[in-house]
Amino acid sequence: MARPRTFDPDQAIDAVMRVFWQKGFAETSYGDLVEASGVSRKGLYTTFGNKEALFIASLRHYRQTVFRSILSALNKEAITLEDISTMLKELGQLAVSEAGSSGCFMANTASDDTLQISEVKYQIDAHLQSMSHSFSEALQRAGVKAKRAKVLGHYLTGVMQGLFLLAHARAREDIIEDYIAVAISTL
Amino acid sequence: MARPRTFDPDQAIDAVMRVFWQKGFAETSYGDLVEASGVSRKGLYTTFGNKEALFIASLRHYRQTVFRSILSALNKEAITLEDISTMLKELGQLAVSEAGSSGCFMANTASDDTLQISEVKYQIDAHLQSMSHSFSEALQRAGVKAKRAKVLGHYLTGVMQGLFLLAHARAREDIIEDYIAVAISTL
DNA sequence: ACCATTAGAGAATGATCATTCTCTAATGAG
DNA sequence: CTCATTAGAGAATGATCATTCTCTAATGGT
Repeated sequence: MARPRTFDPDQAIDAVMRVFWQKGFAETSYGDLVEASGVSRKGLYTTFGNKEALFIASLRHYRQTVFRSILSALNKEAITLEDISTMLKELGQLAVSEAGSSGCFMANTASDDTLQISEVKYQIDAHLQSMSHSFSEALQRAGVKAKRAKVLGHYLTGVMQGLFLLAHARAREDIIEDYIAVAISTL
Repeated sequence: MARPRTFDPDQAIDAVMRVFWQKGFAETSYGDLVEASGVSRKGLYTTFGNKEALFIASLRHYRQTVFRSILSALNKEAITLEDISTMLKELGQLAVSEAGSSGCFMANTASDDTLQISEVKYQIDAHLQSMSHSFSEALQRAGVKAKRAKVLGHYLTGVMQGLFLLAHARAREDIIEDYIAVAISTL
């Protein structure tokens, strides 16, 4: 009965997310989002709402797609400590590569002023907890006792934040490599 | 021969730094800086320059005052691994306290868009290197062999970034405490 | 005491931006 | 085929902000 939209909302939010991830909330203009998504201003407003709503939708989308994939290595049923070390080593390699230079969208946001938006704060908290939980579960399946697994899960969650920050800051490779090497030796 | 300024530049830049530290570059307006420092717009412009110049001066000031004081525990001539552990434990406590909620100005800036300003990038690099160096020197004085001290210095530099990020994100206390406890156990 | 010089207060300027509005173009139920 | 409805393109609006400008007020060397 009415003209149908000509864009795919999921594809649009993916494009929007990449801009926010790369440039941050404050440095991104609504015009940037219109341009990057190829969707009209009106289309974005009626489908998602204002800039803040788009940002929150982007955080959700990031967790469900990009970060889920980053942690997918932890999902293996028969996982070993060796597997977890390998995963961290690979993330370290990603961090020093060009592809890692935007860091992690959640980590970037965590040291941002948008934290004052309560929904953003909620997403960050949920993200940290779910990451801790994923590590802890994997460690238990790898044979670590529950209590120790929880502590190590918290530790690895912090290690990831440090890694992402160093990646985003484009820290010297030797710093990042030594950092990951020692972090792994704790396991 | 001319009217003298009625403010102390050092005190002014200290006030300016605190605003940038708390709110970040993009979220801080020049008006905020005028208000916080109590210095006139003209006074800030003629003494320090534009917003970008004020930001860079703030980074420098932070490193020379706040961060120098944070690392001062490493300066002791007869230092032990125990001392270094204690320092990290204390920083962990600071991180979970209200006082730690703005995180570290350098770490906040490292996951920020102002990194694209070359002088900002330079300050961050210099900061990471000098932190690594301070840790490495202290570890050597504590009896760690040079090569291992350098690796651990890089590691602790990354650990600090993770800590500051968790602090700024107001992560749950147990995450931060476990994180620091495990990080220390590596020493 | 005078005046060249610089400070202070805040108005003016010009830019950017989020959000809304207008006008035109499709769509498909009837 | 018609028209109520919603999409798209982009102009209009109103706000915020960095930076500059203007006008007044101190200062201190002469």
